[in-house]
Amino acid sequence: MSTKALRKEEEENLLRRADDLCRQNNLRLTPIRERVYRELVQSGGPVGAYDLVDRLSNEKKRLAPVTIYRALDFLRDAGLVHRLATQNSYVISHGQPDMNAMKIMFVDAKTGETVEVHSTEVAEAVRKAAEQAGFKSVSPFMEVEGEIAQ
Amino acid sequence: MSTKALRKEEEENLLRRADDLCRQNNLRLTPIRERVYRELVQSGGPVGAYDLVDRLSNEKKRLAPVTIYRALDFLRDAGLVHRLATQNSYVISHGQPDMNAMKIMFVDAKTGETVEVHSTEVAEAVRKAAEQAGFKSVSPFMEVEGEIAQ
DNA sequence: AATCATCACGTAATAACGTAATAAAAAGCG
DNA sequence: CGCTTTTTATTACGTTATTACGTGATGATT
Repeated sequence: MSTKALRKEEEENLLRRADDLCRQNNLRLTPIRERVYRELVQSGGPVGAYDLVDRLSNEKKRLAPVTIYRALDFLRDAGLVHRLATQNSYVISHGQPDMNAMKIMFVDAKTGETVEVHSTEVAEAVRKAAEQAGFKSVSPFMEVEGEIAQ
Repeated sequence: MSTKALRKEEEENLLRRADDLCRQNNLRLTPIRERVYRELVQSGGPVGAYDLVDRLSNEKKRLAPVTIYRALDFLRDAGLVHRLATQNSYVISHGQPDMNAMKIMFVDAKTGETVEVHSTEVAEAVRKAAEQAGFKSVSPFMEVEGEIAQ
């Protein structure tokens, strides 16, 4: 089986999982939202909001930025997509929702390439630090810039 | 001694430390750069770049955004200031440069208030995760959103 | 069915954030 | 001093994100 077919399969898996997750939580994965999610899945990496505007527009119809931002907000709330604040871009979030793990997005400072890793160890250490800081809860997402080992 | 006086003293300490650090590394803490740093110190929290433009401008002279950004770039390179990507804002970085500790900026999701904590434990856990991700080095700064206790 | 509330989306305008290009001034250095 | 490098000023422009307002769809309640 080709890698392309594998990727295609992976794609469908993600879409199906997203669909299930929404169904289970009474969230509406509307056509626009699904198209945005699918585009992010297919891209395989971070994509800017205005890139999404371009990619999901055609000659007949041009989407407005706010339409994309609304879809992204929904997907972020659902935990399906993560915003890379340092890059002004958006990327799908892999992984089953493991409440005890920190989802770390490592971002290559040069290329913007990302790798997602889940770590309960980091989660635990951060929780401890948060307590010191007087924080009672922390986001399960974080973003760390670094240098990829080519 | 009043808390105000204490804060004033703390302010002067930070300024002096910044000055020393620049002197030791042959960096030039020019008037603009110092004014930007001082403004961040006095604010006691994160400030946006355009806020700084306003605060450091007066009737006679209005600074251009690019002036502020350059000063901020300098201060960030010097390790004196940290950019909060999630907030599009900038905040002074406390603390002696401990190479083995991760500098974590906890950001209150509601108010934007920040607390900085250094943790070697988090640093170690993140390094381990980075290795898994195929990253050979990571930034000593990170930003975590959360909810402040109280 | 009629009413009401909520949500999703369209459209337009604009705010907020950041950078490029160019020139002038200031600082370091032989 | 004269030369090079760094820093700053000014203007314009590019990118990212939000606000405001209207409309239609959906769904629950009476």
